[in-house]
Amino acid sequence: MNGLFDFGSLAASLGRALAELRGASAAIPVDLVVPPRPEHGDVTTNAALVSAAGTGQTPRDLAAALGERWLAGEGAAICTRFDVAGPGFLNLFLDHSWYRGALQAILDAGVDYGRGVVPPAQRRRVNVEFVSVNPTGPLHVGHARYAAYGDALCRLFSFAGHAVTREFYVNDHGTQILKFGQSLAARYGQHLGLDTPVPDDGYQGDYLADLAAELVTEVGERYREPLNMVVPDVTRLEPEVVDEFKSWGRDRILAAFRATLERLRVSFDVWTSEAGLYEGGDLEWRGFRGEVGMALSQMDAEGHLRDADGAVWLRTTEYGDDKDRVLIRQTGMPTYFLSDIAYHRDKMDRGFEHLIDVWGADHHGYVPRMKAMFAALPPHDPDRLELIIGQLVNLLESGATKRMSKRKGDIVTIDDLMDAIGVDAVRFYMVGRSHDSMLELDLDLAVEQSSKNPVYYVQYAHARIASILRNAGSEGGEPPASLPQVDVGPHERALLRTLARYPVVISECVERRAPHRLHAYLGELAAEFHLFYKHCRVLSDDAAATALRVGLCRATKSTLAGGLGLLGVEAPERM
RNA sequence: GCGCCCGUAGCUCAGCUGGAUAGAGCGGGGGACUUCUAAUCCUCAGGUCGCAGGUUCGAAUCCUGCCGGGCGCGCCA
Repeated sequence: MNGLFDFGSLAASLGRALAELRGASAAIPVDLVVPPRPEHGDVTTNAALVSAAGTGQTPRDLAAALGERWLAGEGAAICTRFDVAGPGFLNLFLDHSWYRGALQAILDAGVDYGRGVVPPAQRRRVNVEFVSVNPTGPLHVGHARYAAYGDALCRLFSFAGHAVTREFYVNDHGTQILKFGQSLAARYGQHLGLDTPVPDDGYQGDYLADLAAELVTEVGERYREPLNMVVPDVTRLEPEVVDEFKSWGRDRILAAFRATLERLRVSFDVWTSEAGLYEGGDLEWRGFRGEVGMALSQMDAEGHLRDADGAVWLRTTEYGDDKDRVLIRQTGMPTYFLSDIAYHRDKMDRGFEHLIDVWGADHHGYVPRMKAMFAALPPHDPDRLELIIGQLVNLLESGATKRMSKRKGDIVTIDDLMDAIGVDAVRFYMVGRSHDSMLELDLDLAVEQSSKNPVYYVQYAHARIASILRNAGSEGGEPPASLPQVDVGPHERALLRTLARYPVVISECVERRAPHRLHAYLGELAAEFHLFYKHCRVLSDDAAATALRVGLCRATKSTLAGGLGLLGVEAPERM
């Protein structure tokens, strides 16, 4: 018996046969699909259509030759016959032995089924940075998409064989955090009865008033005097005082982030502070220390910097950007871009072979300068930085687009959404669409239809199987050492074909950075199971049939649980 | 004006590195529980794949140009 029991290895086997026919030294990639119509076989490939050009053979002749060759070789034990159809499709009819072998292989693999699909030579140490929301206000539903997407991507990468580090970049340096600190100071002053309005361009949200109240409880009137001196204009506060508000507020907000993300089942290995990039280190460049000083020194040494208009610029145009970019303003203040350079340099220094940043579409204009920066800095390989741009979430309320503004405090938080429809529904919903498409979230509809969320369809299949296995008693325990040599019926075969695709689905999700494909697959697998359940009695007097079907249940259950787990969704034993 | 993303069923969206008769969920019509979980299943209706050219044996998929929508185009982040 050979090991051609999932679509990946099956396709590879056909690729080897095709390569032999073509006189090629390495296997030719072959695409294998389940045809929509059963008379077109169990699996089908267009390999002959794709590769007939230049052989002097018609696609149909090549398909026939491929079929014969494969059937005489590696396919002998698992394939009964083939058809050549249409312009040159090769339709394969697989034997019962293939189906039993596939089931046994899945049962043997257990929770590891589909693991490690990335070939060892292609595995990388990958850093994935996502969410990275400014610590100036609560996480809202727009952020939930990137949290769910990024987390699913990390789980998939890890499962497939990459070594993944999940990272959150904290923008606690610069203008926005300054406004945040001032706004918090203003709210604090108000709690002490001072006339300190939140600045016009500050953060107006109620959450800051709540934070200020906590701060009063914690420190009492410690900052009354410095505030009293600047009433009513908090922007005139001494920087050292604002820093205290900034850092206290940042820590509170970050704690809230962690709590929300934990509830959403999203975790990070590393939290990097932007402000921290400016601290420490011996190297200094015009007063800049830390990672930033090191980055500046290096760029200067390599001739990438220029002074103009009182500012310091990076020559990004030499690497494809449409204009050079300012790193240090006329005022002497660094730009966000400078921080980002130091940050990404640091990530490379930490030994990652591949960096991924997941950004919202509102930052896509930033991509050219990032790629330029990456080309300018060692190892001068822009391909090692991958910027995944996710489209935004269009929030609808009462049928109209709702614009959220963190500064105005007009937001719907992730916690609000989780309260309303539950964590599983949020996670599943947020990875249900391609990251290239805008995601529409109708709040009223989401709440009203939460019980119809497709996640329950998938979970129900899992719970249903759990129930059957409970009823099976001892037979539901350990999988049998070997399956009975019974014929495999049409619904059982359909379910097995779907199960056999799982490793390929994982592979595609990773290659295309597309967790939504797993979302779609799980829906298909659940549907296939429900159909099987409808037509095939699992527990019966027929011991052989029962053994096969219990095995099928076990395999489906573990695959559903594994797939849901990769999306951060629970697989309940009962519903 | 330039750049990125999108345009597929009434709605929300898959399918896009070219393949056989374009799919799913929701919504609408009609059915199925004395049997392992009906949060299920079956069935019907519903389509100029934005428009127009091009490439080829074959285009929702690739190319060009339009049209429509989203997001950007700071010494903000």
